[in-house]
Amino acid sequence: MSGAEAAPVIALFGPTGVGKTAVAVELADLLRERGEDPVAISADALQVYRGLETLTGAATAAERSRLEHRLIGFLDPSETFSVGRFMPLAHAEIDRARSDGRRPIVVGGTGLYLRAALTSLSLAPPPPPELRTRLEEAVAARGPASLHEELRIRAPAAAAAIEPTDRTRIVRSLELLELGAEPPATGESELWAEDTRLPTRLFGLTMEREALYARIDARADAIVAAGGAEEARRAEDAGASRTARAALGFEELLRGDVEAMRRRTRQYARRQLTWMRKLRGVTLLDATGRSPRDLALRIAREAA
RNA sequence: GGCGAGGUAGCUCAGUUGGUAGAGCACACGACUGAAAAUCGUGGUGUCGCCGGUUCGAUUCCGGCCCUCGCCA
Repeated sequence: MSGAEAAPVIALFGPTGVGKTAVAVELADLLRERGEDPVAISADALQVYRGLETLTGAATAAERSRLEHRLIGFLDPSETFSVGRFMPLAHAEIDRARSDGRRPIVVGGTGLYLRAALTSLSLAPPPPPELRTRLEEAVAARGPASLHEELRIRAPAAAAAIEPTDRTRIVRSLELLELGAEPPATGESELWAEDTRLPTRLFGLTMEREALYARIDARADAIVAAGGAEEARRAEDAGASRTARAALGFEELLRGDVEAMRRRTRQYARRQLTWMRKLRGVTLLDATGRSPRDLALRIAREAA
């Protein structure tokens, strides 16, 4: 459309604890100084939940007063969420920002959601609840290997791409077969394509491992101090969905195990870094010992 | 001090009828299409408490010592 004149979308990816939000907020100040009107659009699978903002480390009220954040805290924890629900919302937010003459800053944590926000993934049909339940019961009763064998007979290519132990993907593939759709096979992924839906400048924040872990540990303590456990308790009592319960620290804080929360957060951060290394067209910035302002200056300069 | 149990990977432990050892977790790396903060794959990272003896060879057998835990003094 008017892509020729519109400034590129800025995307900011990085592991938990690296300080993405702080950088986004500083970046917003810099962009405003030069006459732009930025909005942050979150690409995060858990910060969508209302009432779990502390636990999930969503932008605080103070941060949000300095930079408007979209797709944060809008969903009741009793609802399940998915990339399929996220993608259209993200695209709509990005498009609306642009048509309003605003600069979208996509800030994320969840690798798959970031890709969904920036590209158009051709997603297969959603899971019908009863079918999903039936397949899950089958895995529980017969074991994943047995269903994997069934998948191998019905769709060899799809089975070859999935480990016989990977319950989640076995269920999903069988589900798609039942729906008459093609389950994903190896090598057909558009996940890692370099092209984006709109012109985009992608930045990835990295940090030396030791420093990152120290920040993650401090972050866990801060979340506990700010009432993260109480948030989990309340959501639990109100009937938290399976996807909401997946939040780092949700189960752990319900049983008072902060160390387990720290550990799981570190493991997640590593997976995010693995994802980031594979991301194409990303400009990596080492945030070790650098202030959010410093990083934001660098990004603002490159994302003109 | 006596008796008993035990010292093996970062942690909890298994094991070797004598041929220098392996599980879970942690950790490192990777995969990833409607659960993705999910799910899964690969990798052992080690003076087998210390010193000596027997032996071709000792983490394993023998002796001594040190440490931990328990019971009794």
